[in-house]
Amino acid sequence: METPKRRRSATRARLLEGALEVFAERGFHGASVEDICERAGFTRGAFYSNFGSKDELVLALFEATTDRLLEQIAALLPELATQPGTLLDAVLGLLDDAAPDQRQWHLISTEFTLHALRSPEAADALVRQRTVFRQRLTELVEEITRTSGLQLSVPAEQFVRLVMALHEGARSQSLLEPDAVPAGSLEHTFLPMVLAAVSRP
Amino acid sequence: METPKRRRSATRARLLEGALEVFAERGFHGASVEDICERAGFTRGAFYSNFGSKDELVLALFEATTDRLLEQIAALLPELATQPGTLLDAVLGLLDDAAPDQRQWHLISTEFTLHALRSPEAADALVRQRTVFRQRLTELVEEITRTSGLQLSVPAEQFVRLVMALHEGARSQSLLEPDAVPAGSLEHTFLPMVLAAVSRP
DNA sequence: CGAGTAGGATACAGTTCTGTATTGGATACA
DNA sequence: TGTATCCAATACAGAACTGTATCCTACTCG
Repeated sequence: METPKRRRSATRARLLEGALEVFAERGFHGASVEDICERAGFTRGAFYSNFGSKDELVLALFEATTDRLLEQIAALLPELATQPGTLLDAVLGLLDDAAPDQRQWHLISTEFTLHALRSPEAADALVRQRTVFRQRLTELVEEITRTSGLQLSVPAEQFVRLVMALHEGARSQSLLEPDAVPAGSLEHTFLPMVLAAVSRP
Repeated sequence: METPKRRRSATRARLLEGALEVFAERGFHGASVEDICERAGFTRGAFYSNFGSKDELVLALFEATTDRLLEQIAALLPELATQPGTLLDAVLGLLDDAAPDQRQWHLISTEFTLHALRSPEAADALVRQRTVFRQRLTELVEEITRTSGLQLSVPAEQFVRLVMALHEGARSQSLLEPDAVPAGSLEHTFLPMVLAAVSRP
C-alpha cells in the first residue's frame, strides 16, 4: 500500500512546497505554472492533473499553510503557557517560532495579505485565519495573566492586536535593515512598557 | 511655449499616474504594460517612447512617489511642529495625511516593500526613502519635545521607528477588518502609554 | 503473466504580452 | 505656406505562458 493514492498526494505536496518557494522568490503573479513545476521536479502535466489553475493552487497553498501554522501553534502553546518567562516572552516566542523561516514567511504572508486586499474571498479566508491565530494568542495571554495574578486594563484581544501589528511592522523593518533593526529589537524595547502600563498587579 | 517638451512630460506623468492605479489594483507583475497605457489613455507606442521597460517605469514611479511624499511632508511639517495638539497627534497626523489615499498608498508601498525584499537595488532605494522620511519625523519629534519641555528616555529615532512599525501593522489590520479595527484605533489606544512611559516632564 | 488504470510526460494550439520598426499627424519655425 | 521635427499610433515579429489532448510507463489486480 504505497502507491495508489499516496503517490498522488506526494506530488501534490511537492508542488505546494515548490509553489511556496517560488512565490516567496518571485511573487504571486511573477511565478509561472512552469516555474512551480520545475521547482518541484515535474512538468505541467503533473500540475494540471492535480490543480485546475494557479488560483486553485494558491487557495490550496493558503489552506495548507494555515493548517501547518495552527499545528505549530498547538505544538508550542503548552510549554509557553506553563513554563518560565514572562507573558511577553511567550507571545513573542509564539509569533517568532510559529514559522520556520521568518523571511520566507513574511514574504508569503505579505503576498497573501496583498492578495486579500484585492479579493474579497481571499480576504474572508485570511481574516478567518488571523482570527483563529489571534484567538489562540488571546487565550494564551488570558491564561498567563490568570495564573500569574496579573490583570490587564484593556481586553486581552486588543493587547494581542497591538503585539501582532507591532510585530509585523517591526519584521518588515528588520528584513529591510537587518543591521539597523535587529530582529525583535523594537518589540523588546517597547512592549514591556506597554505591558507595564496596561497591567495591574 | 506650450508643446515642445511639456507635452512629453505630461504623457510621462499620465503614464506614471496610470501605473500607480493599475499597480495598486493588480500588483506589480499582474499589470501589463498595455494595462498601464490603456489606463493612461495611450497605446504602447507612447510607453516605449518614454520608458525603456516596465522596470524602468517602476523605478521612475518610485522616485516620483518619493518626491511627492517629501513634498507632502514639507507642507505639513510647519503647522504640526508649532500649533496645537500633542506630539503624538503631530506624528500620527503626518503619517496619516502624507498620502492622499490610505488604501492605495498602503497597497503601493507594500508592493514596493515586497519588491525591495527581493531586489537589493530596490532595497537601497527604499531604505533611503524611509531614512529620509524617518529623519523628518525624528526632527519633528525632537523639536516638539524641545519646545514642550518633554524629554524622552529613548532616542527619538527609536521612538519614531516604533510609531512607524505600529502604524504599518495597524493599517494592515484596519484595511482587512475595517469594522473590527477602525483606522487609528490601535495607535490611539497604545501609543499614549508608550509615550508616557518613555517621557519625563 | 497479462490486461487495465492512474498519473505524469510530451506535443500542440491558442492567447497574451513584449519590444521594435514604421507611419501619421500636429506643431514650430523659416 | 511649406518643411522639419517630435511624439504617439499602428503594424508586426517573436517570446512566454496557458490549457488541452494524447501518449507512455509503472503499478495493481485478476
